[in-house]
Amino acid sequence: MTDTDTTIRPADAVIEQPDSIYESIREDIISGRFEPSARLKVADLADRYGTSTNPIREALQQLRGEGFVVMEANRGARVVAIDEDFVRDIIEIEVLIEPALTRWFVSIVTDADIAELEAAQMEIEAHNFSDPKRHGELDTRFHQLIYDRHYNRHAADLWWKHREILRAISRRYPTSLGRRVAVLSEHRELIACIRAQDADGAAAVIARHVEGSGRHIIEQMGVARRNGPRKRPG
Amino acid sequence: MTDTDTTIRPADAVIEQPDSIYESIREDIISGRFEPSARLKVADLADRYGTSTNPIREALQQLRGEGFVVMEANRGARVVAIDEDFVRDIIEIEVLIEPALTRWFVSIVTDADIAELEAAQMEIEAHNFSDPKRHGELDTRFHQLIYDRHYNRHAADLWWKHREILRAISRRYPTSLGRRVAVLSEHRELIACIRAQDADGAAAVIARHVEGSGRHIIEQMGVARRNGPRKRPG
DNA sequence: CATTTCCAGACCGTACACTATGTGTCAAGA
DNA sequence: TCTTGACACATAGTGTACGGTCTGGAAATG
Repeated sequence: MTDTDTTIRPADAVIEQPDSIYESIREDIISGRFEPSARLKVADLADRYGTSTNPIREALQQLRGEGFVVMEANRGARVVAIDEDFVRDIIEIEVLIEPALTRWFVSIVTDADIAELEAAQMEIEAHNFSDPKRHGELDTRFHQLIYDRHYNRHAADLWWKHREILRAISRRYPTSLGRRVAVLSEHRELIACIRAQDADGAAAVIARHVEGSGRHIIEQMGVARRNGPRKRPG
Repeated sequence: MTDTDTTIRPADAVIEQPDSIYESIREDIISGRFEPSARLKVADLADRYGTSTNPIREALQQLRGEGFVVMEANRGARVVAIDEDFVRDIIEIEVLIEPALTRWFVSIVTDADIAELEAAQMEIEAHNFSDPKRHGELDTRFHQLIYDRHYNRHAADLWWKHREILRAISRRYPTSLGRRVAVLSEHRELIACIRAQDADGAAAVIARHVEGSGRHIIEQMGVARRNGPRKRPG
């Protein structure tokens, strides 16, 4: 399943710029430049990326296969609609997968790994949610340290895909103060469990962390929806 | 993520014939007509399905996104290589997901559902592994009864995708007598737990069932590999 | 106001040209 | 004679252009 340019995720994937049409479109979806449910016309995209329509169509098909885009016959492509159910679904899957990945990490972790985790956490705390986009990158990097080396590439890739979707959506909403506190404390708890070689504890913390993240996003979506449908909630 | 013709799975999806190029290629991969790692040349496929190359390329991109096909730049597409690690990876994910799906099923199951399960099981036992392909269909239908109605479409679709891959691979190997016995008894145990409203028990059985299935496939792959690489092991 | 007709926009399939890759041949040198 | 290197060619992937066809909405008509 791992392949040249689709699943490669170098350490700084978050900040690097795309080189293929596929990555460009994907990046534009994840970064929120294309709204959920936005129509994706091949002619427009061809113009936007300075190419003909064929590479666009192929990129869209790939994104369709990955679930970032939905297509109807003779009616073209749209960015996938992200509603509360959608978020709940992938969070439920993550609640199952991430604890399992974390357990394994606990069993192979080294002092150097823990030092890296702590450095990442320090950066998160120093940044202190100033910029949602930046926080998303830092937080992703923190968790990526734990999952990226896992032998189960399918599980890690699945996490990554879900992560990108969640990052795309949570960028659109503010992080409540309560959630900020919870995120920081859960991260610290997680590091403590990992250092103490407490796999059960780490798994429990990460399950709680993922679930809380999902609940927070869903709540924010609900708030934004009740406040009336605006282009950019918050 | 649910969409018109990619994720639709009617009750008899197993036996119906494809209508789109995408489904045709996918079906040819799953049914084993294309070997794992087989080269997929667009010109050949265009000829095979009586179309031009463009629809082929788009279908391949979609399959790439779903993980059935891998592509290298300027070097074309291949059916994904399925080795022991590959099977282990997706089995590990299924061991996490299927028990969770089963738990929910236990909580909503009706007498009619149980009757359907028993009917499916009767068919499996009557057929008694005579034809591997047919058994794969019956077994898939059995589990589909449990997962298909789940509210979490992502999880159910993920199961379905993994299921098709596993079905494609296990078709190529024989089912040992010991495994046959285990399959039948685990199915019966599962039904018993479901009827008794024992969610924990059902989850435990299905976890064991999935794990056993994975181990069996991996063992058979090992046997076939050690017996020398033949086109059609068994 | 309901229904039909018409049309613009956009998707889909076909054909073709360009380019990258790998292989086979041939010749030069050891 | 064998090896090695370069070159050429066949194969196949990639990008561009274009015409057919479907969809949805606007306009016209009863």
